[in-house]
Amino acid sequence: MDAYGHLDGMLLAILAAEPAHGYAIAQALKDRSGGVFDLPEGTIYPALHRLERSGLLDSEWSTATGRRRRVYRLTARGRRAADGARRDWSRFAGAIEAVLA
Amino acid sequence: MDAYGHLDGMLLAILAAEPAHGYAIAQALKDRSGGVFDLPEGTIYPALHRLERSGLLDSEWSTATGRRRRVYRLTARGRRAADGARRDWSRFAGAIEAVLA
DNA sequence: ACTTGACACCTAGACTGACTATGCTTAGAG
DNA sequence: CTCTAAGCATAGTCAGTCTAGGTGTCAAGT
Repeated sequence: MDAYGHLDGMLLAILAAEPAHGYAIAQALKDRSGGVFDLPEGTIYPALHRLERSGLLDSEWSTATGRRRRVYRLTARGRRAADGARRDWSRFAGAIEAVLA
Repeated sequence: MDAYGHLDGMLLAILAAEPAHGYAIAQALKDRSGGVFDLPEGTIYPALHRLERSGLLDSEWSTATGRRRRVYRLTARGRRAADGARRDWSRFAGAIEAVLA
């Protein structure tokens, strides 16, 4: 099961709760989805970079326990995009369900 | 809004109701989805061909009003796949909603 | 007559996002 | 001292969708 087309929205939603680093985001995605979205790092890191490049996230390094982590947080635009993603999802899911019904 | 990853399931669902030809399927998709899935023919015809090649559909020409139409119907495997697609969707939608919540 | 728009099919190629595979480092457990 | 989990990264592949173009019929309007 892949997250095609909805990954960005989910990343934004997770970061809307609180800032987090990539690995933790991946785990949150897996936990919250009940194991459905157990996405490889090669999926999530590039997505985070893309979101940062497009100004929805920003990040900084934190060397917590001797381990370096890049912690991401939503920008103002990112917060708006997170809301937009929720709306887009509703519309999308409603449409699909209307067809499948 | 594109249907990435869910087009096959929707096509199968539409044909689960009754056999139909490509153009009618495209319209059903648009109507049922409230205009959300107004997909170009270059999307839907190749998808139908793919589903037929993989044995989920079969088809035959019908020359109704002087217009030639290729009418598609579900095979037995296609019917099972349609049910599977519904289950996959539930799982997928549930997972996404759990993350977005 | 002619034009427009809906009906009806088709395909090659570009695009794009997710995935595969791989590589690197540090910390802790056995 | 080896193995697993934590943690980041990127180059390249793949598949599904879309873009853009093509063919032809039929009905209605001008």
